[in-house]
Amino acid sequence: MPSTKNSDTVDNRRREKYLAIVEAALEAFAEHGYHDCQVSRIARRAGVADGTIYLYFANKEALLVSVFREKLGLVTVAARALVDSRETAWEALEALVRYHLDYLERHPVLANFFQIQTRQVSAGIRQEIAQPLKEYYRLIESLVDRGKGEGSVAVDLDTRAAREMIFGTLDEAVSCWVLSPRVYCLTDRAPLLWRLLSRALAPRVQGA
Amino acid sequence: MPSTKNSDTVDNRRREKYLAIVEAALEAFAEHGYHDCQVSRIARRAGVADGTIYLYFANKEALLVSVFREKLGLVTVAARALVDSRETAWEALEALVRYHLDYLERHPVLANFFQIQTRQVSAGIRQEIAQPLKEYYRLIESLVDRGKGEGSVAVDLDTRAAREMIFGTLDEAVSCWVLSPRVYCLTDRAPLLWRLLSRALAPRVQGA
Amino acid sequence: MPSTKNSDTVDNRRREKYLAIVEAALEAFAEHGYHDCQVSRIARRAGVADGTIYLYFANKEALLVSVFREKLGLVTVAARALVDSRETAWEALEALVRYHLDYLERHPVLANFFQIQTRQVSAGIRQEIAQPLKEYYRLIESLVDRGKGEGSVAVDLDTRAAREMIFGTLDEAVSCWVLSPRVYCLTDRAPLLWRLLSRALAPRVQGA
Amino acid sequence: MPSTKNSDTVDNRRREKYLAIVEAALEAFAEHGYHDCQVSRIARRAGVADGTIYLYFANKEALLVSVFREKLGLVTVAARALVDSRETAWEALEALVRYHLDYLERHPVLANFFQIQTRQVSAGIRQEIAQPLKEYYRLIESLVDRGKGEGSVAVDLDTRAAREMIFGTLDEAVSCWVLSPRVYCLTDRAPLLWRLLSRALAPRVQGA
DNA sequence: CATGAATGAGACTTCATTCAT
DNA sequence: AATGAATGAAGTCTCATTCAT
Repeated sequence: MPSTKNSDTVDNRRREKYLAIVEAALEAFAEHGYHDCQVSRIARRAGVADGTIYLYFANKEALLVSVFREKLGLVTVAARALVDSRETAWEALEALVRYHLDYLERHPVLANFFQIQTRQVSAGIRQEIAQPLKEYYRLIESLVDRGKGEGSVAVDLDTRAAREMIFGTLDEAVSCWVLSPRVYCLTDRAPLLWRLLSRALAPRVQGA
Repeated sequence: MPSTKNSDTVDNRRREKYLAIVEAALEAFAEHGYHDCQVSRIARRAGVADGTIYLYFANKEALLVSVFREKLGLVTVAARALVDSRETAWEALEALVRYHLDYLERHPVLANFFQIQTRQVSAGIRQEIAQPLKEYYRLIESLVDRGKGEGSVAVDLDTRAAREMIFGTLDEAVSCWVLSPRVYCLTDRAPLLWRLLSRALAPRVQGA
Repeated sequence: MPSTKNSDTVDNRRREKYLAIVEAALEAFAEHGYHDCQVSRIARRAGVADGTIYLYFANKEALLVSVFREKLGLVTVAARALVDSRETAWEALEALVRYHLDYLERHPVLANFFQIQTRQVSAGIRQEIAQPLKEYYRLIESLVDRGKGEGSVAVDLDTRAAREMIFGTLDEAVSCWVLSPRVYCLTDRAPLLWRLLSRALAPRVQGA
Repeated sequence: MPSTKNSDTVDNRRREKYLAIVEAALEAFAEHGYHDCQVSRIARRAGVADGTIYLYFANKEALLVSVFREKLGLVTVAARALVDSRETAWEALEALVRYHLDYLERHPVLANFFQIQTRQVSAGIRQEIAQPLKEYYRLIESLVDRGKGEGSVAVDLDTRAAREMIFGTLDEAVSCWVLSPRVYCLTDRAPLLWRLLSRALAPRVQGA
């Protein structure tokens, strides 16, 4: 199948360049901020011409959305793998909380991108960005539901509210860290936060 | 002291125009988005000339910050009054959660401004915006601490983590509502969310 | 009436700057060609900032249309005055033919603009440009009709066809001159062309 | 002579592709306008790669010139054949006028191309386009001269002026038709126009 | 010969900000 | 103090053209 191989090669090359641009954009956005980062800067960093960007993305906003989707996609996949590696939903939830904080602390560029740059776009694009986020939302909600089934989460809690609490708490913790001088360790906060979240979720003991 | 009276009049007039601009900016930002809202549009809506804006604000970003400070200031003051009207920190916390959601649902323009427009500025300005927010943070943290003293909040919880959870949860709930088609009632979610938050904060019964 | 005078002054100033831009655009278009003439070049020539152009014209094409309308407007007005100064339609027609060629020879920049630049725009704009041209068309047709009434133009000729002949002949003559090295005198051609046109229009003598 | 045959085949193939591109360009130019028609669109319509265009034409403008030359060449050849099929120059002229209008009405794409697109290029290219047009000019002028010899055209008329009148009139008539909503029939105008042109050209009867 | 992905110069236009009135 | 006409820097995106395959 030479033609197939050929086509694969082309596709691979295309994918490679696509990813190079995504990577360059992520770094450039995080470094200068979405609005203060010219497309030509991204192009230079990616080692391509300005016009090449537009062979892969409709416009600058679409590029931002792609970066978001690609990067959050990786996080979601990793999170799912992590979740699958745990016996119980409860353990998985705890692991997820730690992973969320740990991952973003280890990838400060990504943390900056998620917490700051991503919110700089027009309302219309915000909607589009919300789409891939829903995957992550679903993952959390499925864990909450599984926890209910396994008896580790109180059944009379609203699943969506629980997700809003879990994600909102993590997001706020990361945002504060990103906007702070970042002198403290974000991962260290995982137990403190999990302490609160677990208490909120766990069923009250016996006659309580 | 005619001069003083005169000066007061001047100050009042100045304050009035200042507030007119702030109000116009809030509405214009919410309507078009920060970046798609020209200064001249704000000026027209406020009934002043473009240049007049710059007699009251250093630049467009400073105007945004002022809107944020003014509006959040009102919320904080109201929240503080609300808090003072309750006997216990616990009741105050519950009231605050309800108030936060209720207020923003009743002021959708403000909700949009807080959740969307406010995040569209460069990282540097985000820092400045964080400043008035700290007042609100402190209010929450003081309630948590008071709750600990009153025995309604578990003493072994990290106060800052608790604040991150409370504020993060509310913020996420409002954000989801703002970005959604807003077909559901935000205030209705208050009991569901308070249920979770209260469980997280309350001390475990007896030997738990 | 100080306010009126004031307002007049403002309007006059505006009109002056408007005309300065129109003049600069005419020359710049003629010199470099519509597509090879940057807006900034026009601005510099008019002694204003780039952005100022856009306070007076919606965009570059609208500017071209305005130049066309202004300049053709002058020609039409002058032509009308010329026509009114003649006793008969026949004399007026002859004068018009001479004036058309003479005027454009004396204003080569305008000739270039009319014959070359004006046709470089998109079809949509071509339609808009055709509008002011219709005034000139009407002037010619009214003369033909008057000539019929006065007995100097054969009544059985189609007025519109006559106009197409008269204008088409002049336009072609000017176009050839503009595109040529312009070594010959355009005005000299007036009698030769009028000879033909007049024969076409005049009623056949007696029993012919 | 296999090599010759081979070479012919190659030449034929080359000519075929050349013509395919010319045809595609004509249609694409007429459909979108010269400036709004990308080379890649022509390539796609011709079924070749973008780069292939440049194996046949130096650049986009050269392609336009080629389309003009090819298409006008056909018209000129047909016009010449038409002329040769008539007994007298007078009949030939009348036939030419009718043919000019009739042909362009039957080929609206070509009419649009000749009257609109062709004029959208820079002055330099306009000169080049004028070249093949001269063939057509010469044809008209030769007919006028022949008419003089045959006694059907007044000998004291300027031949070039006569050509400017004939071509200018036809060109204007076609231009008006192309720019109009084209609700009327162009061929119908032939007799009206010929009526005028013939009167201009014919010698005055007897003692007139 | 043919391809088409990549190039990169360059143009229009916007809009926050200024300053003469 | 207020005005608003003018400024001009700067950025996204297009598209004719090239050249490695």
